[in-house]
Amino acid sequence: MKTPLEPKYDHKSVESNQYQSWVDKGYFNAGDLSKKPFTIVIPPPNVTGKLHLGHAWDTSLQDIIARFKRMQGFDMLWLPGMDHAGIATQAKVDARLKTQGTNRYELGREKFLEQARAWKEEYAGHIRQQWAKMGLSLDYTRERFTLDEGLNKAVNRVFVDLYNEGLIYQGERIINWDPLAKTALSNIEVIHKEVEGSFYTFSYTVVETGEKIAVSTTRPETMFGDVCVVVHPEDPKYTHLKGLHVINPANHEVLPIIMDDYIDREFGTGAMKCTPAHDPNDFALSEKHDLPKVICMNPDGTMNDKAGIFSGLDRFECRKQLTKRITEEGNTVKVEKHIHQVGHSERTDVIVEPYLSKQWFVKMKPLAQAAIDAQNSSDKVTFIPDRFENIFTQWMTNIEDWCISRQLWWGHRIPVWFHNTTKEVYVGLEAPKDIENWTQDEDVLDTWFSSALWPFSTLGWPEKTVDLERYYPTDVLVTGYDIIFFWAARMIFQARYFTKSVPFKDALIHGLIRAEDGRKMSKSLGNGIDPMEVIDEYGADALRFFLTTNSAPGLDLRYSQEKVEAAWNYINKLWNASRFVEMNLPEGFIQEDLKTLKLSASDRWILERFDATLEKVTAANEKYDFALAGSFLYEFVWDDYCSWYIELSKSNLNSSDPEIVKASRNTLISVLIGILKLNHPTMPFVTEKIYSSFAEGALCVSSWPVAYGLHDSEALNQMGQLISIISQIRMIRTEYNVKPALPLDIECSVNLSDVQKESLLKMVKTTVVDKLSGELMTRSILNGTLSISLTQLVDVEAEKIRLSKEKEKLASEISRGEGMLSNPRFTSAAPAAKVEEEKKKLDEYKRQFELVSTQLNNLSK
RNA sequence: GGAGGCUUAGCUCAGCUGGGAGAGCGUCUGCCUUACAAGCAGAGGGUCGGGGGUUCGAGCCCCUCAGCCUCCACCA
Repeated sequence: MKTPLEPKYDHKSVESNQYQSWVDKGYFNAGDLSKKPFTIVIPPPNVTGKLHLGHAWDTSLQDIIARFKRMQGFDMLWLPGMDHAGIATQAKVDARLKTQGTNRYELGREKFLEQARAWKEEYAGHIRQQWAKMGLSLDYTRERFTLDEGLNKAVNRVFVDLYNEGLIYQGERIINWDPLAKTALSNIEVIHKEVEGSFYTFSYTVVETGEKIAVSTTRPETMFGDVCVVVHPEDPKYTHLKGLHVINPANHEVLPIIMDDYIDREFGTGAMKCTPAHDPNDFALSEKHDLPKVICMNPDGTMNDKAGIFSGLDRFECRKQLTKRITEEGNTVKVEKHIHQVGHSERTDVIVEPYLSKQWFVKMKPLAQAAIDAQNSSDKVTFIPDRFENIFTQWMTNIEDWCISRQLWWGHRIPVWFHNTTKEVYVGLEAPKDIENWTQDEDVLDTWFSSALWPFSTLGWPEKTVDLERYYPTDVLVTGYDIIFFWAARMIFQARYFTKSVPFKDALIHGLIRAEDGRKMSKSLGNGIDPMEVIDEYGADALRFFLTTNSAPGLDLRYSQEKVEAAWNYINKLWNASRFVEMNLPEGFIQEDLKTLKLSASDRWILERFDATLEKVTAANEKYDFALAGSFLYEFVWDDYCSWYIELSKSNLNSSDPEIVKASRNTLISVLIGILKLNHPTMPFVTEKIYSSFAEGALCVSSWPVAYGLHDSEALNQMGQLISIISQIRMIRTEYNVKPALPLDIECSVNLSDVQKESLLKMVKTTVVDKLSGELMTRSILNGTLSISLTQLVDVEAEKIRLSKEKEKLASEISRGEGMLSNPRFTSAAPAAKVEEEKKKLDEYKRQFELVSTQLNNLSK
């Protein structure tokens, strides 16, 4: 059912009611086995809140690819889903429980998980609504959630296999501890921030000799966990202390002095306190020297009973009070300001405590090495832009073991059971038979452990499903550079290990979206932009066009309301052009094959221009360079189609020859439909809407355009000529302030067709005459000249000045050209075509120079 | 301490393998021309961060300096 276009472009009315109909008709569902598959899995958003502009950008890019590939005839699968986001979601649910006056411990694990699942349902609903607003062509029949049963099977399978291969182990190590969330974190969940702290130097008394040595620390509270003082074995300051002891000024305990060349003699005092349970380096030293590991803090960041009277105090309060006491006892040498990097929890932003704890780890070296090696084979992930491959490789090369256990409830439970009496460890896909004798590990896995399996777990792995067979490996992953480490890299090594292939062939990496002030959008700065508000004001089409055509690959994008408005204006232009076409098609108009029609030069010209645009846009899309594709389209639609072709078509549409009218109408609509198709991936709503007023069926499942293939250079020439004349006349009118309404006569050195003459009359009120009289002003056009009688204009003096300037300019062009062409090194080294081009240009400049000179002479007589 | 990115028109940014600098917005001028005044037609505006080099030719390649930004990293 064709519906006429409203007189004004109203994005709200255009975008309402469209999405559900696409979904209901199943246009986005994959499964046409007659076509070649193309697969994208969505980076699953966290079920913690609203989608932000970064999501809007990321998903717009994917939707462009999906819609483009679908129109190109692929069996397009774009698989949607969401991530349970363990620590982030748990924090949100905890916060909600707090407002309800309860907490997770009161509820217990099962009740808490019910709450979390309810939370997930609620937010999943919000997210789907936002996807709908964005117009994303997702196949909801295959939607997945990282905690789905199927995905849980994949997670367990991976854990068990890696464990059996010795690639997962449990160990007591220094990990990053989040004292607020009370869980371990992996290295990349720690954000290092520069913090101004203090560098404390305390005086330690040597027990045997009574002398004092100075030892520095940034974290005095950990002194309750100190087990020794370490110095360099060849440091002359300390060699005599070998085998002696010092008194810890914090708790007055006697500590041995240890020698190790790990110590940097130049740093600080050259003597270091060693706290194995609270520092990874110290831990390594303690292993080497077989020292005890004393934990002096509780999991919540308060001091434990090792801290004596400070027991129960928060670690930072303890630091304050302890240093005060040491100073009172006369054992503080100095306290200096010290700027250093301090780890903060990515989620809770509290300072992370290096903490000795028993956790599960993935042994990374073998997995990482395999992934790196595979990048040298033909079966590799192609990063776009390619510099991101180096970032990936570098990270994989320096990678440490991955701490995967989290002391949370919301997540995949670790498939490990400990025997209640024998303490035997059981790791398996299923719980042990005599379950009453076993206790399952309390912890859950890092969220990214399940996300890492996303491209294949969502398609049914480890089962050999039809979907897995058909749609895996996926074709392209679209994500920001900020999560290459968190996610992309991990998918790559897990896919390598478990599926023996890449998880995706291409990795299209984009940047971050910044606020209008150039800073990162963040809640604390309050400079975030809600995509839904932008959509409300300008529409999803405008937002999508803005997001995908305003940045260079891999670089950040600054939000700009001005540019969203510019995008809206472009859509408005398209809308109005469509209305023009609609108004000029008679009731019951039926499109005919252009090849059978009497096409005018301008018809042929726009078809040629369309072909060129189609080729460029298709190529740019294939390379995922949507900014380039967008600018080609913008130029074609605004300049070629609207400014030139529609204007020129006005005389054809009024022609007395019905064949010309028919050809013009058919060209208008044919090219417009082509334009709608080329724009559809970027702005699906408005193009679908306009299409529906001209054609039956849905644009989103129509086919990508095919070139008209006229190859009519004659039409290009003729139109080039006409455009050049019109432009010159417009310039002359502006220069001499000749009213647009005032008719002009011109003489032209090249023959113009009647149609071209008509167009001149119509567009610039200019008549072509055989012979003008009086003094003439001559301007150069494409392959000739045009002349206007100066008496029609006003200012002869102004024309002399203009001509003199013109002459100077031409002279300098001529000398440039001659200089270049007389240089034998240029003529021999440059490509022949380039040399030829320069020769032609030089000849043309010379011809024009003669013309201008003569004219100037005539005027000066 | 490593690695990467950026520096181009008043502002925000493009510029693909080196072959005479572009867009949007803003500014100025003239137009209500029956698709669009959220528009049309023109105009002005840049020694492409500085310096060196390679080349017949550099915004683009190499070196160097400066400024800004980001990521990675266990110096007490």
